[in-house]
Amino acid sequence: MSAGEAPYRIGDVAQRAGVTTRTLRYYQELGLLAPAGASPGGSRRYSEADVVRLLRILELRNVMGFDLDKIGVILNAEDRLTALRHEAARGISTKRRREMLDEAVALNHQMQAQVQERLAVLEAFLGDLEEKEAVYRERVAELGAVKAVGR
Amino acid sequence: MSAGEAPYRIGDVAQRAGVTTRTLRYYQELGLLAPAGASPGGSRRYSEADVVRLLRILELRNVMGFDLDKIGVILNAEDRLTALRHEAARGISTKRRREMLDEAVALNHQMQAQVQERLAVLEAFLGDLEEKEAVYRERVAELGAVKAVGR
DNA sequence: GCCAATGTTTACGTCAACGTCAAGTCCCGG
DNA sequence: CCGGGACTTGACGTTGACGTAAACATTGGC
Repeated sequence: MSAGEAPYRIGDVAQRAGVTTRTLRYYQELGLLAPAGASPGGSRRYSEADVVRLLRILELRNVMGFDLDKIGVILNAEDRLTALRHEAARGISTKRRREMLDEAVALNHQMQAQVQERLAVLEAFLGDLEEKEAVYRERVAELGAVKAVGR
Repeated sequence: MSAGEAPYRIGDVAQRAGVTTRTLRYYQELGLLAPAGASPGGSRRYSEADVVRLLRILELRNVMGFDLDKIGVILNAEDRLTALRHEAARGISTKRRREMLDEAVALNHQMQAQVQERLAVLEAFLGDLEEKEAVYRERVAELGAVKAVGR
């Protein structure tokens, strides 16, 4: 793992991600994001991977509108999958491995479906907006015509 | 306006939209959705247009994640535009009309940009999901291979 | 005209996701 | 080694979007 580097202070991480330090502490409290390390005195020190994880959380929150509990479930599932691949996963049967993978695939499909649905609705919404814009432009044109006549 | 028909009771509207009656009263309190009419005794009676408006509100809330204040701003702008087109808009100068239309177009563009951004992020997200799915499937295949060897 | 279902207003409760002190501790450039 | 800024752990406050309960009024089918 290239010697657990965790150089970033909470304030810097917060600023980079566009949130406050309170948010980071809150996410830690919920078990969503624990800093990879600490300073000698006990201050939080975040790794690059932590930052990536944070951005992931914010993406799920902002783009998908998931609540933090659901985000926790998703991240936990992925974490277990990652752990499964690396060391310390010897005592796990092939059957159990398959179960976990199947579970992950199911969750993945569920999310894909939700994203697809959202995409469809958003595209329809965009269509509405464009239609309305056209109407507005036409009305502006009418105004111009009237003005031209009135001149 | 084809004789203001407002036949729907609050409970029916709520059920159709998948919300509670409390939500409808709350939206009225915020000035988002006032029923088109009332029964002799004072019960709310909603029109078909009201239902459409409600669905619009819910779409903006669920799909775009806007808060109810912002939704109010959007709906108000549209309402003023609609009013502008119909009767009782005589005392409004061409200049003012043009201003309002320009404002509406600006708001429209703003929202289009937001939707575009959301679409882009969602598509990227979907790509990630598909990629992960492929990885999962590969790992399942590896498991199968191991199992075949182990047999 | 009755009465169960549905509606009305008023008001307090709740829950997530933080915001905001307070009172102390840590970090690090000069 | 020292001082101002950043960080720590509590703890309580806030805000949006409703939920819920009480006490009473309306509605509409029989």
